[in-house]
Parts: sequence; structure tokens; C-alpha cells
Amino acid sequence: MMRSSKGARPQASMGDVAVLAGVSLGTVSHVLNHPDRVTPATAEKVLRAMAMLSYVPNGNARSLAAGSSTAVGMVLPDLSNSLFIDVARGAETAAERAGYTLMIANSNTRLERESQHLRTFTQARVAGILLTLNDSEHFAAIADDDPTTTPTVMLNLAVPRSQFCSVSVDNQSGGHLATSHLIETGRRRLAFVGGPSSLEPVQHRATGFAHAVREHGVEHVRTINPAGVNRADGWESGVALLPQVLDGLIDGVVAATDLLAAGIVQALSSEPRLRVPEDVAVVGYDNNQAAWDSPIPITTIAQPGEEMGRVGTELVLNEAQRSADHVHRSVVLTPTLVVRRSTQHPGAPRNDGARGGSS
Amino acid sequence: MMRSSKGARPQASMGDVAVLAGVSLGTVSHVLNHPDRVTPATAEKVLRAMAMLSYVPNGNARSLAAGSSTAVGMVLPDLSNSLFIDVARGAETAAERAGYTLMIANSNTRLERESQHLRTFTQARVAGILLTLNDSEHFAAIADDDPTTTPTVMLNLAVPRSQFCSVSVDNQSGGHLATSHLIETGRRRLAFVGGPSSLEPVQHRATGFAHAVREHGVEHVRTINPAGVNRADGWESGVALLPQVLDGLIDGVVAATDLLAAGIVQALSSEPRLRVPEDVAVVGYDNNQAAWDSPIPITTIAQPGEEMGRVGTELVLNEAQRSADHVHRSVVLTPTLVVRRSTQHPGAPRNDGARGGSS
DNA sequence: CTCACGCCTTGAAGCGCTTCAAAGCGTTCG
DNA sequence: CGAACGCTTTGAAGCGCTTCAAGGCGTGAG
Repeated sequence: MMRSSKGARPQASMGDVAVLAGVSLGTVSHVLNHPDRVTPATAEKVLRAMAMLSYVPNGNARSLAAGSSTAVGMVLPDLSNSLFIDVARGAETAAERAGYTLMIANSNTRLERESQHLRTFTQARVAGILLTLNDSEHFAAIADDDPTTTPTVMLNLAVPRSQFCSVSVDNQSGGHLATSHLIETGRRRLAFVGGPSSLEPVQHRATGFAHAVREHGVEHVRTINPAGVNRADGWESGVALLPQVLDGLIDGVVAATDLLAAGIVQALSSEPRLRVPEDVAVVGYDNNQAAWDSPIPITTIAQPGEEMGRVGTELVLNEAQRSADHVHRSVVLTPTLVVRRSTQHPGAPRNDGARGGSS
Repeated sequence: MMRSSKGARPQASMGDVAVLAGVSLGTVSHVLNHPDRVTPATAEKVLRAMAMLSYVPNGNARSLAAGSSTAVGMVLPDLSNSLFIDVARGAETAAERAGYTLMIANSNTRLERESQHLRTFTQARVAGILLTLNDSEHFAAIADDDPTTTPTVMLNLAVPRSQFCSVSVDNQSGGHLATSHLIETGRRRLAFVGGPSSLEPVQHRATGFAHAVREHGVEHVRTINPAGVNRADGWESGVALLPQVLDGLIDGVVAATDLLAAGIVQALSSEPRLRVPEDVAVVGYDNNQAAWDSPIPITTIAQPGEEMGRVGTELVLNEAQRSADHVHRSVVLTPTLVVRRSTQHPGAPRNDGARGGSS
């Protein structure tokens, strides 16, 4: 059906529909919100009128009168990290299932944008907010100064359960998992490549690494903490590691992110005398695209991103719907190991696939 | 400042603020919207009262009364495609600069979700909508049945300029660019790897390829159209191409996406007698992460994603603010060539870098 | 045949805010 | 000294919708 060419007539309101259908305003509203209270005949009359006028209910007026909204807001720190994309996807699915709509706002890890978006969501009176943060300092700043009464759950950061629900992944156990895998596949002389100390998840992964090393009594040869956790930082770390690897002093590397791992693999492979995984195994973290796409696919720790989004949404909606008897909870999810070439014995079957899209 | 522990008091309203400040409701409103009409002393009194009550204006009531909103909605088809992430980033920047907030909704390329999100945005009375689509069939369905009066601009798809503004990238010229690059670097016997015919952008790239081949009078040896445009499809296509490449019948391949190109490079490289780019050059499309991350970094066509988002936002805001004298425009942006190893002469400097994020 | 009971439908009272005409007031000008 | 003017502040009228008490009306029971 083509757009009706009524020109610049503002928008049909519920009143217009009522007049056209020959019923009262209240009845029109009931057709939308309590169809059971209305005679089928009446309902049909009204629906026909709505169609005729291309009526679109005004969500603002609705939320205002009803005092509630059907949207859930989500603040994401980084759209280029596939973990957060997964989180968004899980949240979207859960929200849709519950009849809500997910609105995503991107902060680019800027504290200022984070609280700005929080404010916008609060003003819009969304049903709940999913706040995804990377950095515990940002959390502190936000928790102190944005006294939101909107149900909010923290994603990706474990927080004192006082004010919010939270859903996070156990980074320490992930670090432990990665390290144990290396050890179980025969590596004995390990290095850890981490990152800046402000990144809480990275620190926890380091702790997990340390525990595993101690438990198994293998050698912790070296730790590098580059300024960032991207590919370039990985490359540099790999170069730094090279001499010891060549001397056989290091036979396994645990990297705190996949990007780091990819850079490390790249650096190590650039040395012709070295082969990954035969001479040195590398394991990453996050199950990012970079881990699939690496020339040598990289073993990694997969974070249950979708689950995080799903659980977070369920928690926030629970709080929104039953705020009375809602109790804040901190859910901690467990990451899983994904084995690929970078840690496998030669000749083992190669894991391949794609995560990407098209244009 | 800690959250005031007033318990479950609903929310302070503008009226409460007015009473506390000892002024009228209208004055409080003016403090927010027309600070110039209010005495500094009064303003301060009001602001103090707001702080005291943790007052958060109700955006719904605001938009309702004012008849306008300060949000821009964006519908994205695929969060895992870095092109769209770039678009979102550009849009976000432009929206922020204009004092608007960008709300992103993800449709996962599902028509049903697309129109659902459109409806939500329309109901929320956002100032404008950025509709990003992949598929011209979806456009047809949506244009016909969603008679939105909200300013809307189409992104990524060139559409008849009748109903909407649109911003798209000239895929034909991109295909031409990629092909010419191959020819200019000495390739003479070319193959094209495309995709399903429903993907309009891919078809345009094919057209550009064909034109370039004809213009330069080089040989168009073969076209393959796999069922998809992902890495796996690329691998299969690469395998199919292998015999002819080995026989020297093909010395250059234009792929319709980077994922395809990555798969092709992978397949070709698995043949020890073959070297990329010495024996065969490969060029991709999109400037996705996969093109950076490939063992042999892949020359590609970069789409101006951020610019697309920025221009789209400017158009939609223009229409929202000056709908009277707004004229629909179709902006077509030009893609650019990014040269990497996969098409370069041996010994040429290697282009490296990273696009990724952290966790 | 009448009364009461249910089911639909109606009308009116807000939801919290913007805005505009009108009222207050301290000044300036004649 | 009074009129006129400009700047603040006020009060009230909605914005479009939900909801709830109240009104109509058809039906079954007495």
C-alpha cells in the first residue's frame, strides 16, 4: 500500500481514530491494550479506522500515561570488540522474547559518553539499563555520581553487589584454563603477556595464570605487560620474547587477549627457524575474530557473551517487573576453552570456519 | 555524592522542584530550556532544588509536550560487519555534534526485525531514522508497507530518490578500481569471484569489473558465483580456480568481499608451487579486519563507512529541522583503494597495523 | 414482568512537561 | 509625577494516551 498523500497533516491521534470509528477514545485505547475487554466487532471497526489513518501510537504519550516503557537500554564500550557484539546479540534475543526492545548506545570507552547515555536512558524512563563497562574506575565514577533509580545491571564487571545486579565472566578461571591447557599438552616453560594494570579483566587472567603455574609446578619464565592489548602490542611483545623462544627457554605463551596473541604469533612466525605450534604454543583470550582469522588459528578462551547478555537482560527485567521482592545478584559465568592450531600437535585436524559477515 | 536513601519515593517531578525552590512550574521549565529568560539568582535556586531532589526530567513528557525528540534511531543489519560498525561510529559522532543521541537497533538482516524496529522508532517519535539495509528486496517491502512520516534516510543502498534521502557507496566504481589496480600492476588474465544475485552491491562490483576488463582489453578468464560471500565460500572458489592458476591461465583474482578474498588466498597458498602475489594477485573488498589479518595482507577497496554515517545523519537532521524546504538527495560516495601485500611486487614495503579493540 | 448482575463502552481525570498570553514590577522618559 | 516599556515570573491550556469509576444495556433468575 502506498503512502497516503495527505500532505503535511501532522499525525493521526487516538482521538481521530475514535471519531472515525464512531467510538470513544477510551475504547480505542482498550483495543490496543486490553483487546479482551472489547467486542470483536468494535475492535475491527477501530482497527479499520487506524489503518485508514495510518495511525501510529505515540510512544511518549503512552509511556507517560502508563508510567512505564517497553524499552531496555544498553551501553556498550566498544563496538569493534566481538565480545560486546555477542553480548548485544544475547540481550537483544532475551529482550525480544520478553516483548521489549533493546536500544544500544556506544560510548567508545569514554566515561563522559557513558554517563551521558545513562542519563538519556534514565530520562527516557526505559524499563532497565544494561551497563557494560571495561574499567572499574569508570564504574566507581558512575556509581558515585549518577543516582539512577532505573533498574541497572552491570555487565562484564563484577561489582560489590550492593547497588546493582551484575553478570561477569570469571577471568581468573579463564586464565587458569588457558594455562592448564598449555601444560597438559606438554609445555613446561611459560610466558604471560598481559596489559595495563587498569584493565581489571587482564589482571584476573594473570592471577589465573600464576595459580596454574604454581599448581603444576612448571616454570614461569617471564611476564610482559605492554601498554595496550592490541595486535601491535602483541607484535612488540613477540619480538621481545623471540630470543628466549629461540633458545628453547620458552615453549608456551599465554596472551591476555586474542589481538595480543595474533601479534605474538605473527612476530614469532616471522622468524624462519621457529614454528608455531611445534616450537612454541600460543593461547589467546576472548574468541575474537582475530583468533579465527589468524594464519595459524589461535586457541583461545571463549567468553559466553551471548549468555552474559541474556542473563543480564533477565535480571534487569526481573528487577523492573518485581522491584518489590527483587534481590541483587552477582552472576559469574564460566569461560570455555576453544582449541585451535596454535596449541595443537602437528598433524592434528585443523579447526576452520568463519564468523564474519558480508557487505 | 551518594544516592539519597529516600527509599521508594517514585521520582521527583518538576512540580516538586518548583515547590522546593519556591517558584512556579513554568519557571523551572524555563531554567531548563531558556536559561536566558531567567534571573541567575532564580536559576541557581532552582538548580539547587533539583540537585537536592535528584531530579531527572521525564523525557517522555518532554517530547510529548514539545512535540519533538532529541534522539536519532539507527537500524543496522549486521553487527559483525565492520563496515556497519564504522557507519554507526560516524553517525554517532555527527549526532553527538548536533546535540542528538544515537540509538542503535540490530536486525540481524531479518526483515521482520527491521520493520519492527522501524515501528518502535516511529512510535518513540525520534527526530529521524537511519535505515541501513543490505538487500533491495527488504527495501521494497519496507517502503511499501511502512508509511512512516518520520524523516528517514537509507544507508548503503541507492534507492529511487522519491521518498527518501540515501547515502551509498559506488560499488561499480569500486569494482572498477580494484580491477584497474590489478591491470596496472601487470595482470592480464583475470577471474572474478562474486556471490548470490540478491546481493545488490556484489552485482555492481561485478559490473565494475566487467567494464574495467573491457576498457583495458585484458582477458576475463572466469567468473565464479558461490552461494555466499564468506571465507568458506572463498576457499571453495579458490580450490576451483587452482588448476587454471597453476597453468598460468589466471594471474589475478578480484573477489567481491574480503572474506572471499581471504579464503581464496588461503586455498591458493595451500598449493606449494604457487605464491601470492608473485604468481597470482588477489584483491578483496570492504577493508574488513579479515583483510588486515590475513597471513598475506590483502589489497582491498575501503568503503567510507564513517562518512556514510556522518552524511546520513546530517541529511536526516536537515530534513527533521527544515522539513519545509528539504529536498531529498541521493549521495553517492566513492570508495578508495588500499594496497597491501596480496597485489604488490615482491620486496615492496609491507603494510601493517591493527583495527581491533580489547576486552 | 421485574430486578439484579455482567459485559461493553464512556467520560473525565490525570501522567510531567512546554509554551504562550497575561500579570508584576522596577525603570526610564516626557 | 505619571505613562510606557522591558524583563521576569506566573497560570493555565494542552500534548496523546491510560485508567478507573460510572453509565448502558442485554440477559437470566425470581
